[in-house]
Amino acid sequence: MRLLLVDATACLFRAFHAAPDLRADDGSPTGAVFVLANILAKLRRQWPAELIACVMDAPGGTFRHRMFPAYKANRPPLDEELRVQIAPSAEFIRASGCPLLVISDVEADDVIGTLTLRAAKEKCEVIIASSDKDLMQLVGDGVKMVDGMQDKIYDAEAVRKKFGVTPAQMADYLALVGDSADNIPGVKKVGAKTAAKWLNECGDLDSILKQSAGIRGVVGANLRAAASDGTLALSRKLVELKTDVDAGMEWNELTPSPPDEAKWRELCERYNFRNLAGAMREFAAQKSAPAPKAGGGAEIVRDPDALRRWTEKIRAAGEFAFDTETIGSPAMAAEIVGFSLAVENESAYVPLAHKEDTPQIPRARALEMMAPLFADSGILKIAHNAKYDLHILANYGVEVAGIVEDTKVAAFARDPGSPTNLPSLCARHLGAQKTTFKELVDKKTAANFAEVDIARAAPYAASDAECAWRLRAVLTGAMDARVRGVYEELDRPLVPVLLRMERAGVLVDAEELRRFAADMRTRMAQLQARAVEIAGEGFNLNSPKQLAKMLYDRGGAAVSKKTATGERSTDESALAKLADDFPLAAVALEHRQLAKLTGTYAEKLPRMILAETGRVHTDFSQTAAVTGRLSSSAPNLQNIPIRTELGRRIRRAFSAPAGSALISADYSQIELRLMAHVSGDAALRGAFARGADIHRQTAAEVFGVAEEAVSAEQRRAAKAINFGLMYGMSAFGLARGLKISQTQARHYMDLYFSRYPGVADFMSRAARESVARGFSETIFGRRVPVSGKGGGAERAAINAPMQGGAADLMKRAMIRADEWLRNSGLRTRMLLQVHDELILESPLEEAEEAGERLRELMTGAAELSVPLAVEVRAGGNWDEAH
DNA sequence: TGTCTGGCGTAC
DNA sequence: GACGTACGCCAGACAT
Repeated sequence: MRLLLVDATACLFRAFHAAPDLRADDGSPTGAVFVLANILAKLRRQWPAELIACVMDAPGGTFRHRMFPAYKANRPPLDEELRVQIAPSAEFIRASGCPLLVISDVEADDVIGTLTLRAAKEKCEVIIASSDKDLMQLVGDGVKMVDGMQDKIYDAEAVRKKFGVTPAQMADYLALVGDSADNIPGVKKVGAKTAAKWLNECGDLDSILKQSAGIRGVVGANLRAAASDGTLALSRKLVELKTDVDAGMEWNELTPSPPDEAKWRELCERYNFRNLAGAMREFAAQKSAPAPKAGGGAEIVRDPDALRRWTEKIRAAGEFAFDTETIGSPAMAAEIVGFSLAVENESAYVPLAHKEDTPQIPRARALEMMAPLFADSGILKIAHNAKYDLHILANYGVEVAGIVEDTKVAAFARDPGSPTNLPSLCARHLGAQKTTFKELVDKKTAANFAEVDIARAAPYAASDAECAWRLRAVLTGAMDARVRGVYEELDRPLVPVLLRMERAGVLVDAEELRRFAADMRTRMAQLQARAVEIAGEGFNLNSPKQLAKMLYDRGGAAVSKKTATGERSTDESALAKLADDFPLAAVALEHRQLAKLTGTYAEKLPRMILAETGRVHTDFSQTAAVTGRLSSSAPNLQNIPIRTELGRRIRRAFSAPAGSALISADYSQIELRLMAHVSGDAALRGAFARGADIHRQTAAEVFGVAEEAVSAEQRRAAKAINFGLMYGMSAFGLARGLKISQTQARHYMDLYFSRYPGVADFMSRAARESVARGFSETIFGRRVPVSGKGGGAERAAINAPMQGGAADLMKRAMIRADEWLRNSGLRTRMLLQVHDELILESPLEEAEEAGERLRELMTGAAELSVPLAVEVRAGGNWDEAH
């Protein structure tokens, strides 16, 4: 039996501050109501419960105000925009079928306290949804608290971790610390640290008071004063929950009813909500059985016969979830220690190489038994972050065919702004709390997974596979049709493509980079010595703080710019301004560039070469950039220098092996073309249709001259405008970029928008609509969250359709290119993607054909209202090819 | 010794 | 405050 208690007042308050600016037709605000309704739907999905109560504060004062007239006196009056949303919220709660309790003279906290105690007596599990820390005192056996917004689950241990005291000590803790928002006085100068320390030493408030004579210093005096004048006793009484509230309700009245669909629709209509129908369907579909703890009943598979039973079970089911446990890194060099399997509600862990003297199936034998299942395209595989597990299997020659559902990638397609790690998704969608990897493997207990006892490893590992299984149903089950398209047609099929690219790796000339690094180190040493000479004392040129001291304090340079925290900036633009007058600034500038190139690239890349392949293998992530772009790490191969000559020496080290060439294929002006497409602006579309130099064309339009008459300066300005457009640039930004006055920049922008009115329209529309509904959408249907309201949110909303749309387009091209390469019999391989560029490695005799075919494939990736153009080049290294 | 934050700089 | 999306280096503060 489970009771779900929702502190609707606290949730509404939180919802209000996170809500998009939604309005009913009469202009009244409704964003918080919308968010609250969604929180409620989510809570009920996460915590299926037989009993539910939503509790709201009643209007008017409470017994606490009688006890202490100044109670909550510091609170600013309730925001009118929030106040008018209370009644509609109550209507939605009632329509959803949740019992709603509003009891006067007490707070929602007291009602929740009363019901919690009652439930605990009857051995009923309680989930409290609130963000109010006062309620932490209720947490304990069978009582958990969740934060509706943050997806954090608090049990007794979590409370201890956060506050340093047990839930039973929370009331004493709150009394000592006080609360300025509620105007609870507490003890002066006693904060979280001191209160926790005292309570840990003494146990409770009474014992602290008994020993208060021995507490020295101002805090001791403050404590004794608060004890003798009664403020401490008052504080304690105010924070204590009243647990004998007459709720006027029988236990069985807390059973949720089916939602009142007609009422719900009417409310959605009245408040202009279009996307709440799904939430209601969830209410209707509530199942009441709480989920069993994941991994708890996992079988430990120790012999081939037991594994055989599992392979048969999987064949019968036609699908299974799996997860590998490994030691070592990176993925391509990691070794498998065991793997887990899940089908329906059953799970198993198969230990292979734990350092333990108990029976384990030999690694080769177990993988041999599993290989036919992985190779069978008729069997669906499910994994969380599948690319990693596919690497591990590939390390042992196990190939995987058919569809691999990836719960990380699916979660990202649905909600790119939220965490996609397994524990977060479990908490959020399954209401299950998982042991973290760190709790299992940490210095004290086990150095790596192979040293973890199989008995402890099994439930953990199996729960990963089990969660992946269950998440797959939740995540892919109720997917919006457009989002499903993005997941099934782009993100999911891209996983094996990225796997192959990562495994191919890229050849990097380590010797060349080492020579370069050595030269740079010599030069850097000279610069460092020169800097010390100028400054007249030793200091570290690498330290912005020390450099600022030498430059501004000792050197007397004028400060042109401050950092985010108010420090005097020493960034490139600040140093450049000083370089002519202050030799130290010039020295620092050069040193910076060399330090960057050396530390980040020239010395790093050779160390990243994998011994087994002699090549560098990056890790592409599909779930890191909210816009749907890929990211690259360990090492990041998407930010290899190109701008400066010195930087290009790094790029030159990326080479093709003898007999092959690198092919680089670049989408030309992809984001600007997408801007032309989505905005429908006739002039911009026309410019691309003519195939002209787009910046020259823009300059001609903006400055009203013939194309041939455009000056270099005019073209540069137009290029900066085109570039800034996609980022929702301001006149300030353009002025800074072009080093012109803000007035002049404003003038250019006005001219631009008068020549391209469709673009201006699109930008204001995209900003307004996306901010209102909370997300932008790409032409492929990918949703990109837009959070908050300010200018930053608007700019992100403008940028997302272009950046995200370009990412979608490139993904489609990559999937098709991979398919073509695998079917063509060519030995050409795709190695890297840098947002609008693909890098292939191709045997010389194939290179020309491959490049041409690649161009066709990329230009044909989508039918837009403007043509797509791709520049293809080949060369012995990346610099030549680009 | 490890972890986190700030400042900075590379890419598209 | 002012131009979007990333990753990662080094210094320095702080906890262990």
